[in-house]
Amino acid sequence: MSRVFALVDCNNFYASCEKLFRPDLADRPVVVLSNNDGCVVARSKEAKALGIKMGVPVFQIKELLEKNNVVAFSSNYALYADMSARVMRTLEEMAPAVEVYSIDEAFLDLSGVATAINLTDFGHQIRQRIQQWIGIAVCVGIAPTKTLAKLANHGAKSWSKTGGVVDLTSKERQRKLMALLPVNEVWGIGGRLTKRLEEAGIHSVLDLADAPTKLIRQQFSVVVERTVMELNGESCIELEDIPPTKKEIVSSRAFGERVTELAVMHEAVSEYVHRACKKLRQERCQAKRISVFLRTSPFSDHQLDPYYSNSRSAELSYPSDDTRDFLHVANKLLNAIWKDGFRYAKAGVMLSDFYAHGVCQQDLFATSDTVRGNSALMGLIDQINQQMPNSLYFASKSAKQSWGMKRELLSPAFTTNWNGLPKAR
DNA sequence: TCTGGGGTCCTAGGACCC
DNA sequence: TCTGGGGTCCTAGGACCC
Repeated sequence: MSRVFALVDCNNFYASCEKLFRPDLADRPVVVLSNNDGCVVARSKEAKALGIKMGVPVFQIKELLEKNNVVAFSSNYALYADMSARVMRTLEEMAPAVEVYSIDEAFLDLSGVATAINLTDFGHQIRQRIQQWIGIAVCVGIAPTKTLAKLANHGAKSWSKTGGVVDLTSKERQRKLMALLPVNEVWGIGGRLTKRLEEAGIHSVLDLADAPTKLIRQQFSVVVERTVMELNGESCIELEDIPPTKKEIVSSRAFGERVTELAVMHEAVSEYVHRACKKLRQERCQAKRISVFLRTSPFSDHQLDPYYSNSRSAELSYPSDDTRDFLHVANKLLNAIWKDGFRYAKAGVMLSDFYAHGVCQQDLFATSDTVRGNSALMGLIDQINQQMPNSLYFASKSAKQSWGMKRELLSPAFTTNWNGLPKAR
């Protein structure tokens, strides 16, 4: 049976979520900012029309924002995650298999559906239902491979006359669209590869599709070779409807203010250890390796503000999910890489080398307590913090955080907190 | 003055072993 | 004087994604 994938992608997702609860902003340009209100991470269509680019630092476009009355929001992940869950639930009701690919995108497996219903019609049904039930606009791309479905979605987004749905099951339509698009629009082809491909005379997506796979494998990699096969309608990347277990967990933040003192850095790193370990327990995993990293700003003038970046990792003698085990090691790692005299902009912690509970080979001298960790205690702490956020923490983490992030333009938690419920007037 | 956060996969090269 | 070769495992770094 030939495969059919759909990619459903929400339009301007974060900006759409903000607008949904602020009907007064319907036609206004809206942007959503990254943590620390640092750069633009989402733009409404009015903001895109002003030429505001994805990822630009806010301070560079301050005047443009003011002149055009652009409304800016700090990112409100609680809101976006909740809206995302509603969209995904709706998709799961409509399609036999769904892979949640990111907060605003999902792949659907429509392989069985194609015989029963016209695919373009089905795409429009999806759009209508999500618009009506949740209030978010989506576009739908349909094709025999995930890479082509991505491209079809890009087409649906770019040309309004498609009505937001592009079915690319026919070879002719595939080639027609590929001839129109530059190679950097392909899923998996980023900036570096685009440059190298162009040097090799490959400019359009069609150029890439028609390139000999042997040559591509030689000069680039198996990854690019797979992409070429997918562009030719040969499905190599399967739908992952069951999320694979994580292989690493990262917790890191850029600081609201530069950090120059070791004691303050210890506070921050402790906080990241807490967060990472909490995620680890939610994954029902144990980890053996932890690494700590820090860096100054890569953007500043290094004559005035010298650059320094370092990381170091270590292994516990047994896998654990107990915050205290990792705090102890993280403190030592931080001391080893810390250097006085720098203005640190960011730090973080990474957990890796995961084991399911009880799987790891125990060493001969492990006592039952070290092996068990103290998961009952950690579970209790997670539970209490769930009900009363941040009410319990270890002494290494301070309650007052001068290095914490800036979120000055935050919208209310409209859907996840009673105090944030929108008021009808 | 001010530039996000969290992931995955692949590959090259070093360490180690026989 | 002359100092191997091949396999595996691990890690760091580079590339990509949203």
